[in-house]
Amino acid sequence: VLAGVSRATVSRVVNGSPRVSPAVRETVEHAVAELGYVPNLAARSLVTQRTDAVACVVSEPESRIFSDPFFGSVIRGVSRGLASEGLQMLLLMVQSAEDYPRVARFMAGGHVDGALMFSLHEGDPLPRIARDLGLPAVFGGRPWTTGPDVSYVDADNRGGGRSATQHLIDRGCHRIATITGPLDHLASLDRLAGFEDAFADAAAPVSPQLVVCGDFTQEGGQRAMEQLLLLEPPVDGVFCSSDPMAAGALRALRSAGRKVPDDVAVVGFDDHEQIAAWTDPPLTTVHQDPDFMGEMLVKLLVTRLRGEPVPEPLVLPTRLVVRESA
Amino acid sequence: VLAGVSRATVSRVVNGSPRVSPAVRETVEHAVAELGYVPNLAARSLVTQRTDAVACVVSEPESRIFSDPFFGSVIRGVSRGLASEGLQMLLLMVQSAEDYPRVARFMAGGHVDGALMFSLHEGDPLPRIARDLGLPAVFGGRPWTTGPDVSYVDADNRGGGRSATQHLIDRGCHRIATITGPLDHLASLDRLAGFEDAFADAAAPVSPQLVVCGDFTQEGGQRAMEQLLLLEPPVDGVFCSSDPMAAGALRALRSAGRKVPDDVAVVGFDDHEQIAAWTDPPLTTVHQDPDFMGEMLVKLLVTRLRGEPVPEPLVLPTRLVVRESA
DNA sequence: ATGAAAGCGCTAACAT
DNA sequence: ATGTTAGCGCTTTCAT
Repeated sequence: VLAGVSRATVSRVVNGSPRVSPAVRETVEHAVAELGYVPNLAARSLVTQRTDAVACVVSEPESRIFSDPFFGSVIRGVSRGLASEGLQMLLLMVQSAEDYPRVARFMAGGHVDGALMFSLHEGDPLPRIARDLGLPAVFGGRPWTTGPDVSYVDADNRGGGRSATQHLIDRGCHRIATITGPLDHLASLDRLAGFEDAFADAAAPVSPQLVVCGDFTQEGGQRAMEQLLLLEPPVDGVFCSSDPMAAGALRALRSAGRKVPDDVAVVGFDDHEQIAAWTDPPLTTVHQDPDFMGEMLVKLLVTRLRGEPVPEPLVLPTRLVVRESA
Repeated sequence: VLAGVSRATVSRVVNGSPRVSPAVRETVEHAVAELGYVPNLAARSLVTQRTDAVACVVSEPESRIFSDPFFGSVIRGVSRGLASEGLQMLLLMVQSAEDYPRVARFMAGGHVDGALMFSLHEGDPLPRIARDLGLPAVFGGRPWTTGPDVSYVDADNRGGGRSATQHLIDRGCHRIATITGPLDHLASLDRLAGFEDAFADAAAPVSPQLVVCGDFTQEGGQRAMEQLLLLEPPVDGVFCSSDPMAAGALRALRSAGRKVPDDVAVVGFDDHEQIAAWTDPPLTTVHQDPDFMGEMLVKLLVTRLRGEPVPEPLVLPTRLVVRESA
């Protein structure tokens, strides 16, 4: 404005419009650098109705966000994806019920162009909020309420649970248990359904006492395994719905003096490098690719941001990686 | 605007001004709920110059953010603190050098009232950016360049390193090594300085080959310990600058058949519940309180936000927790 | 190619 | 107690 030109011209320069002479562009760029001028994005988004930022909402009351490497990987993927689109990622955490209003207000306030939401529990108000706001949203993990216009990316949890259990059956286990994740979590339910599928395939019944509920943490897995160790006749195979829980189970088994996989075979779910390859013995587990999942989430969100037709949900394949624990 | 009143009145109602009659307030609130009206925060902040949001920038190229529980705890503390102040936390991650411009633009764009910055490495441009912008900032961990107007909260890393090492000396270790964190990290340097302090106290020299560099990860700790195991005469005590590294060191020692603490005593740093109490044997380690640190960071930032005089830097105490590994 | 002017949605000072 | 008005900093027609 002070380099002898009008605001409009400055705006054109900053936004790289072609309708400006190289000479003036030069001058303005100099002035901008000189004065340390920075456009006020709030003002810009007020008129453009865009913010070039997207919210990444993790709804995890017990802050598994930082303890479970799964989130880290997904978020890394998201982060990379958004960066390559020139979008800024805003990570919002919902740790307790009181946080919902603030997060809702934030998203309603036009601070972001869209939202990515993870780890929704049953009855989570976030999907409703996004829908009511008309805010483009993509879910990480199939949400509890789906519809024709909801986009999500999920792993094939059911298929993974099935092949894990199948593997235990194939290797000759007769008393197979499972340690599930929290049951208000669809991924947990799907993995459990896969467990049941494998039994159905084998025309065998699932004994209710062989299904115990964990919470995706190592501690939870250890506690659940200790509980299973009380059973008679003894369990000889366990499918754990997450690698951290499998690590906890291995620990419990070691304390109890059981040999893995000879006395008890253990299968996990996730195939985190940080865990699976490091346990003793190395973990047989279901592989998924959270990093890729993050990138796909971004891809879907970007197509929605462009106003293109709502893309089909994506279900990413999982596969069993056999190591030594089963 | 459409409930028979003017925009100004609506604004007053929404912002809870006392100068409005209960009757009208009622009407307006109804209309607001009816239409699902939500104030545009971008417009508001354009005029108020406030956003009620603060950025929480984690500058960690190797995304230790999710693998090291330290960050999780600090961020939980920050999150709680900000929530109680009615501020929204925006977590921004700087994963690679290309991310700086975007993050800088974001902060310059007036999206936040202030910033919290963590885990700054040597030469990190973030402090400069914040200063040039005049954006109130508080650092988690002493930044490389301090001055009269920089606020930070740090743990007493040096004191912790010293008492950890002192403990090893006291228990009779003669060949004491240390596994440091990345050396472009002031916390690593401080802990190392504490290590050296303890030697100075004992009027003993520090042998350069007994100082090996890790990277704060379990893998790094394991590799470093393997390196130390090659030394003659054998090491009988190790101070590890983080709990994950200590866990890696314990693993390496177990593989090598060394007994802890009898053959080699191990001390960590952090005292993460998730690690320290779970290792085998339980870890003797330096306790710090990242959760509290997060809350203090918020406290300092809030006083700066209010325009009050720049508060003194805070150095939080650390203390050795003796368990079984040393 | 550039400037003038309107307007994005809100708040605040002023007027009633 | 409520309405009117100006203006936050930017982008964008529309003139020139």
